[in-house]
Amino acid sequence: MKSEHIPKATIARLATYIQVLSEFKREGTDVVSSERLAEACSVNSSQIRKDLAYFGEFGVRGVGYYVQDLITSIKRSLGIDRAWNCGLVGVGNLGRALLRHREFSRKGFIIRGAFDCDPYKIGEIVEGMEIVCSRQLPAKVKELSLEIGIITTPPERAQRAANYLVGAGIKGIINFAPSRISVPSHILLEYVDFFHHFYAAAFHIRFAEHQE
Amino acid sequence: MKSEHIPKATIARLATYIQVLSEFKREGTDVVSSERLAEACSVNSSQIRKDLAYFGEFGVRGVGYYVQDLITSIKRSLGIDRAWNCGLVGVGNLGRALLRHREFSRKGFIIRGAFDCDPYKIGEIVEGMEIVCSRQLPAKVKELSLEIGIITTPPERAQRAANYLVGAGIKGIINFAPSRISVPSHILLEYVDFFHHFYAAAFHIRFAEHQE
DNA sequence: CTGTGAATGTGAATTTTTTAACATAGGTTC
DNA sequence: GAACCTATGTTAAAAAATTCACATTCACAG
Repeated sequence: MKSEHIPKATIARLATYIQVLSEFKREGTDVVSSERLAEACSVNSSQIRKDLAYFGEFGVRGVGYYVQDLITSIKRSLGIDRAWNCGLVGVGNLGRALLRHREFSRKGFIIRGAFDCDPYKIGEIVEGMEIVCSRQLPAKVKELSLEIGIITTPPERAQRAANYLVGAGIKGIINFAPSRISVPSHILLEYVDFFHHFYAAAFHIRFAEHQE
Repeated sequence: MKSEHIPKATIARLATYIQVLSEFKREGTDVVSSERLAEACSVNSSQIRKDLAYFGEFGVRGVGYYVQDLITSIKRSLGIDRAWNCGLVGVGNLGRALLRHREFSRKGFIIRGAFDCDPYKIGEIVEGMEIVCSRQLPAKVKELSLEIGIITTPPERAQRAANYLVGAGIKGIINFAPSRISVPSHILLEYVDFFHHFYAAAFHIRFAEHQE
């Protein structure tokens, strides 16, 4: 099939597939059917086949999918078959947590630079990385080939951080700050806000109570 | 309108609306039209009106929405007009970061208990909270009226953490661990995985390059 | 107190996403 | 090497979400 526009939901599910497939691999399962994978991911099996069809044909008819091959194929499809250099702007509580989070490098997103505009923080070493002044972003983005910017500033400084990053030639921004920002259309922008999961929880729990 | 089934996407957008409305409020804006709110949130204005219609009528025809009133209404609709007691299981890197994250209590999700099964961690004080053995969950859930469980264990221990929480009578679980878990159908379950935002970034950036 | 303007709330149309159904093709057996 | 079995890839149908379009209703002016 190999289509142009891929739903956001598909990308999110592919992440789940990789997760579950990795578990299968660890368990020693070599081949898996869309049916079995679907069950483990709590989705419909044609959903899986559809999602994969956006990128190509990865299975063997009558057999299923070779677990390792499928992991590799999905990773290649997503563009995570190589490392991505990231820069983090805003070394507060959340920023520090992300800098310490092992999963980043494990998943191929290498945080190579940490930036802040607070003179008390500049020069400090966090996780073996020196905090650098945000004004040095243009130089550092080039020097370290940073492609993705991670914003973990307070909300009121998120836009400025974005401006710095865009000016420095970054390609994409992941905004963890609880505020909307605007960037030129050629810059990829993603908002991370896990509180909506908590809101959903609150809503559904209260709704269930109300039903009783 | 006041409908039964509310799309997950609607909940996520309501979170955005609250965020943007709060900014409007801070700026001193009292009244806002769906058009203006939509622009600030990068969505369609009927989307906003539709989303709100699931819960009731909050606007004034010919005028718009009173910012403060709308914030209050959305919060009440979501069930976040009161505090929710949470317990966190798994005090590793991520767990500690969440315990330190001020935003939780600010948003009304109060982490009242921290649990771990590692004897070296038990008794340690993090952010003024003593880490308690996971086996004490049943007692603590009752004592502290915990309703939401946050799982931040390594993936291989997430299911056991979930079992403890369910056994202790928790109502909902937010799973930050990168693994699928199964719980009885009456327990609300949400997965948090911000890496899919990074995957989406990687994918779109590479796709854009490929286009050139 | 009636007319006007403006923006909501909603039903209908459109688009998108998901699910179902099945023809197709790879592997396996005889 | 032909027949059968199985699970994919894909097309068609169904469901869901989004957007459009407008009738409705409120505030305000004359």
